[in-house]
Amino acid sequence: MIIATWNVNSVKQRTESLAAWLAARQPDVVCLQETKCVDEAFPREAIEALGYNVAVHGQKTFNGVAILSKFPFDEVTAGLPGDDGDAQARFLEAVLSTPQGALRVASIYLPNGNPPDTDKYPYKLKWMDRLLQYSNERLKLEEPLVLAGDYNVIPAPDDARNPAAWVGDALFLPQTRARFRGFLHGGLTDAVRAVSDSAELYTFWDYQAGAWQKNHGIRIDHLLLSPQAADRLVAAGIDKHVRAWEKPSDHVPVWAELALAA
DNA sequence: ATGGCCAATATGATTGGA
Repeated sequence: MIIATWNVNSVKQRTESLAAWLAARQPDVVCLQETKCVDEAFPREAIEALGYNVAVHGQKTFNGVAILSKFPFDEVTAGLPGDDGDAQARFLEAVLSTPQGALRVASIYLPNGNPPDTDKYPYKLKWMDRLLQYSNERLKLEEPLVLAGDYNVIPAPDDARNPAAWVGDALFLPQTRARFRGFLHGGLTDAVRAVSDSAELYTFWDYQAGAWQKNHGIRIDHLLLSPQAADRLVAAGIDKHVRAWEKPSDHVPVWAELALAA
């Protein structure tokens, strides 16, 4: 079965591309970020018509996450634990019933954090601390778990075409990368890095300054797998070609194939 | 990556993104 993540940068602007990509990639589960609409405005019918169950956690204008699944939802929970005052729609967790048992999935839109000298950066770091807490709790369950989304983290210099340009950026600061390593130290596996050491594996190219044409990309969208999911990892990849489509998102889909269901 | 964009908003200017 294939599980994917894609920051669509407005699901209303991307509905056509999303349908075309779903038809081609045939994922079983998809985590979406930056849907940028309230739940009532989500193109639910168009997605359901393609054979997916739909769970959404949106808000007006900004943020917004969703999970699409060919498997039924057993549980759906919105919001990352650890701060009841956090109203930003950045986290949605679901438990899915697959033919091989339960699969727990979270769609994650981690805060950008720029500029770092504002309160946006402490919010990002605190959010990462909350996510680590959540991850460590869930890992105790020893079940297949996939935390997929836009982490807004460049894990290592090889994950940027020009790492020098990102020094001092909230996506690449040492404190940011240290927290990302914390997820891995806790027992999660970065699916794409588990199957390839290649440089130039990017998931985001800015709309500005000809970044796509010059391949000035960064790798910031990740699927992190629990040991029980990583043991079943068959393949992983980045659908880079989608960035060349008409009216693209600035992010492309990232996917992993798990030997979990026929 | 910093000459160049894109999306949402009571919209024709501002904010956020990364």
